[in-house]
Amino acid sequence: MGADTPKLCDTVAHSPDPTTPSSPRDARAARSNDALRAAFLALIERKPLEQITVREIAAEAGVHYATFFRHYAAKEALLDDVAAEQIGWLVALTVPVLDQTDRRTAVEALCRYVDEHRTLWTALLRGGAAGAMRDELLRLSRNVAVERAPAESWLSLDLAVACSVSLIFETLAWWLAPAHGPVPIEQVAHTLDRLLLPLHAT
Amino acid sequence: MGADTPKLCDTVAHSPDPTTPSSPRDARAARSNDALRAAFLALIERKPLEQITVREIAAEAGVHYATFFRHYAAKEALLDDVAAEQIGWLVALTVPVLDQTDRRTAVEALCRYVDEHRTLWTALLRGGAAGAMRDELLRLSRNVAVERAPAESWLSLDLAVACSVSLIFETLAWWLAPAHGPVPIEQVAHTLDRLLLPLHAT
Amino acid sequence: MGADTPKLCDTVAHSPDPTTPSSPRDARAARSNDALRAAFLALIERKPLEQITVREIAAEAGVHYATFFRHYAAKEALLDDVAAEQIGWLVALTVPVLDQTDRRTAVEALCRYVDEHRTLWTALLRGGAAGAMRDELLRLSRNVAVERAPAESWLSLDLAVACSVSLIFETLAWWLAPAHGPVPIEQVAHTLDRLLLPLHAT
Amino acid sequence: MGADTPKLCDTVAHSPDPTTPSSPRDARAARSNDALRAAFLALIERKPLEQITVREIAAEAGVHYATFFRHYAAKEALLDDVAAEQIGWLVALTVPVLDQTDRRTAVEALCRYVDEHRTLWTALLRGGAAGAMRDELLRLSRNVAVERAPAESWLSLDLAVACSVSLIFETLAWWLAPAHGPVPIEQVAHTLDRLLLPLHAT
DNA sequence: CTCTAATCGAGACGGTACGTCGCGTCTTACG
DNA sequence: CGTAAGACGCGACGTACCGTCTCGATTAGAG
Repeated sequence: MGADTPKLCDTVAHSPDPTTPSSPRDARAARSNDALRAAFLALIERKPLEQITVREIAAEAGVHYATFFRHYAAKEALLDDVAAEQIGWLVALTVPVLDQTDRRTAVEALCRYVDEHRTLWTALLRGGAAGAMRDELLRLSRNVAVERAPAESWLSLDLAVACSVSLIFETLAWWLAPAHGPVPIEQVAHTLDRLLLPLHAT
Repeated sequence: MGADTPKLCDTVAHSPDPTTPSSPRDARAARSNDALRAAFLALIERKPLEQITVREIAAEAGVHYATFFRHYAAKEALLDDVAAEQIGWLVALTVPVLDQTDRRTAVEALCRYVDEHRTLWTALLRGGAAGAMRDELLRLSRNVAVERAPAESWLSLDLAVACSVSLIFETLAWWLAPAHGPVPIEQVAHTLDRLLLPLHAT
Repeated sequence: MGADTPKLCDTVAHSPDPTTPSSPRDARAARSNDALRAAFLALIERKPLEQITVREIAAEAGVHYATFFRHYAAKEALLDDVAAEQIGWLVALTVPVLDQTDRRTAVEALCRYVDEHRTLWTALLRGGAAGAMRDELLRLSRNVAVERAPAESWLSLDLAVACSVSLIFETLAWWLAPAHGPVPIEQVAHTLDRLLLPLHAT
Repeated sequence: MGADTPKLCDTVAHSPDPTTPSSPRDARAARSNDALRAAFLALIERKPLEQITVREIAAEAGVHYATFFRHYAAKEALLDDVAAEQIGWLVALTVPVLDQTDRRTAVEALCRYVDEHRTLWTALLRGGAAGAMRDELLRLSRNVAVERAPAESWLSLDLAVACSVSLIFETLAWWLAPAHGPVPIEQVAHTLDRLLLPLHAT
């Protein structure tokens, strides 16, 4: 995802309150919006993001093509809207992982969070938006990482963040794959913790 | 990248000989082909793959639009053609990394290889084709990994391959970034070796 | 203008009284209506009819878009409403011109009438609605002409009406043009009378 | 037709040779162009210009929608292309009418010309493009009139041109109407000559 | 040193998706 | 009831890029 692509919400401290309905004026608007988001999630499980057309989303949502643009400027914006809050949470949970102290606990919290929204995250990480999600995750993590005082490390900060995000991403994506039997959270957390180990060694 | 996307060369044992001239028929054809490849590499350094149009490539190559299709079925095929050989080599060098024995040596060989084709790999890993390259690298590595007797490990093979490829990919991409001063090969190899450590621990 | 285009009022004997308030129910309605008419007149002086959008009219009138449709089915209907009365009068004054007797007097009356509503007629004849006005004038004139006993003439009635209307229309439009200095009514009447001469010769 | 509308060819002395095919490169292009012109003429006989959509023209021509724009920038441009040459001729024949000498001969020539292209002119003058044609005819006539030394007249030049064009237009349109039996050229010429009489009187 | 066939430039074409605009209808809530 | 506010279905708009396709013109490499 290039520099000129619409970005996911820039704030990690995004209001998690369920009071996001800034303007619940018209019931129809809400219905259309819901339909679009549902349609998008349904499609993203089936094909990569760039192969999904706005027309498909609109058709799947039972909504007129032009109506899509009354809600989102592009399908990337819809992805943002769908994923922004979740991503914000995930990044907030991901950052402490970079710290040495209590990494295991942070990792477990992260896994538990993903598990609680398993369906959505399966769509996001294993569907066609995976690439965009990885990029976005990396971008937000980097933002956060530079703000926090980067602990002295044997690794460049940039590389450390990139590797952390990649390992987390790959592990979660693997976890959410239906190919193997269900893996308990504790095991995933353990695995991830172990994978991240060398990143924080002195 | 989905299942219906054109693939890079499917063989790892792809002939690495410099005798790739599949059709050395006409000198004109060879000239056009070279121009197209050069133009593509020039463009991919500047913008993401999906923003590059066939018309742009042709214009940059000083070649007529339709001529492009006399050489490649799509721009992805051109990417394949440009990257296939390199990718084949890289995978061949990447696979032994999965083995326990002599990982450090393998890692160094890998780094040295990339360093010897620094310009090309910079374009491939940091340009607009990065996503496609990562996917392709992963795919080929997986193919190879399942063929080789997978050493018993505390990690799922799938996850191990995914993490290895990701770490290698991120490290190389970071290495090729112009943001920081030149990093000597030995240091990169050391870093990579250390990052890969937990993947092969008992 | 085709057969399926909204028509100006079909009656020439349209009540010319200033008591057009078809629905003097609500004071607000009247205010909206006035605002719409004024806005329309203001716009038609500036650009052709087909380039004026309902949204523009509503905005210019300081009225909500949907409100427009509570008053008029389309912008053509508004044109009708604005022009119908005037057109009715004009046609009523135009018809006697077709007669041989006392044409000069009729022509003068016609000119005087237009002069008395100079601003409005300038908008109607020289603004973007000119084409529609010409068509409508012709249509109504023809209706009237066939009803009146058509005096025997060397000209086909259809052609005579068309030419009369055209000459009147062109002369008035020229008269109302700001390009040349003010022309006295008598001179215009004289010109028009002379132009119409051959239409009524034996 | 406003000031920002595509104009018909500005030259009256437009090359009347049948060698208009400036670039007969591709036979397909010529075929598409012919189909578009024919489709346009077919449609313009049935409905007003502004009700004809580009999509209709393309469909009628059996040509893809986008192909239309490879030939014309808008449907008005197609009208231009269809009518430009004819209009050029007509104006060239119309201008001498403004002269006093030999007006009758000029009028006859004009009528004969229209008669020779009766089908086309019927479409142009009585179809949906009538308004545009009138405007264009007027515009070109005015251009020509100001260039020629305007004979001293009791009429403003502007008004004289407007009235001449209107009378010619209405007469031709009436002549081409199927409502009445065929009228011989001589009679039309005579009528027109007589109608134009007062315009050139001293 | 031809001559024949591959390759090229030029560009029209059908096709699909894009994003915009204006229309007229509708819902909702207010006064 | 009339209004403001605005979402919605509809459908035309004009654009962009795709990949296919005729056309000659040229030019390389085989005879």
